[in-house]
Amino acid sequence: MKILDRNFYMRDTEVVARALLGKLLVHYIDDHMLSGLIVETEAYRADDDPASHACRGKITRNIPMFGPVGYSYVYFIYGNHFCFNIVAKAKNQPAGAVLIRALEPIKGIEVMQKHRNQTNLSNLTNGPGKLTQALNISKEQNALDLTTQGKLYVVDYDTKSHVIETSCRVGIRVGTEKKWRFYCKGNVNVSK
DNA sequence: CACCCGATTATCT
DNA sequence: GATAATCGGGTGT
Repeated sequence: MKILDRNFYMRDTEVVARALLGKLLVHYIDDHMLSGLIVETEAYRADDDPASHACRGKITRNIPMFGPVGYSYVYFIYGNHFCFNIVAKAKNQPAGAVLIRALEPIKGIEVMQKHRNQTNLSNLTNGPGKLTQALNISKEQNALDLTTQGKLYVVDYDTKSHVIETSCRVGIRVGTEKKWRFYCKGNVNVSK
């Protein structure tokens, strides 16, 4: 299994969002490996995307979106939850990131159940706020390089093939017409 | 199952 | 003062 390199993320954001489906997100907590298959993503671009945090330029929060690809972008939302993104954009783009919206739990399931206070496997990582809670990802994991062998990275994980479905992004008020949400058809961990 | 709403804080108007 | 890339618990059908 190979860690995804910088070049993987250096393509149009929506292309990377699609390509991340079926890859494995890994986070080590106290020697426990927590991992999940990425089964749902959304692309957020730069000033051409009104729904993106980057659409009105650089501010303190979104600095990672304007930085090098392959880094994490974690932000706090609704006063309750963290959302985990991976910076991805073509070379000529100023900003962009892929929101990881759902995982299929693979390793460290008991630890994830503890973090979530929830035993139902299909309710562990089936949403952007749920998966960060399950993998214990918060502000401390913001702006980390995911292309090196640290505690947080993404690896190629060639298992069963999947059919990719496309739809409009959810939970936004503007830019709703762009079909930049991607998910593995039929997977029970895809958010509703 | 469907809707409705409160939590709780960074950011925007 | 309002809103947000969300979630879980409540009520009603």
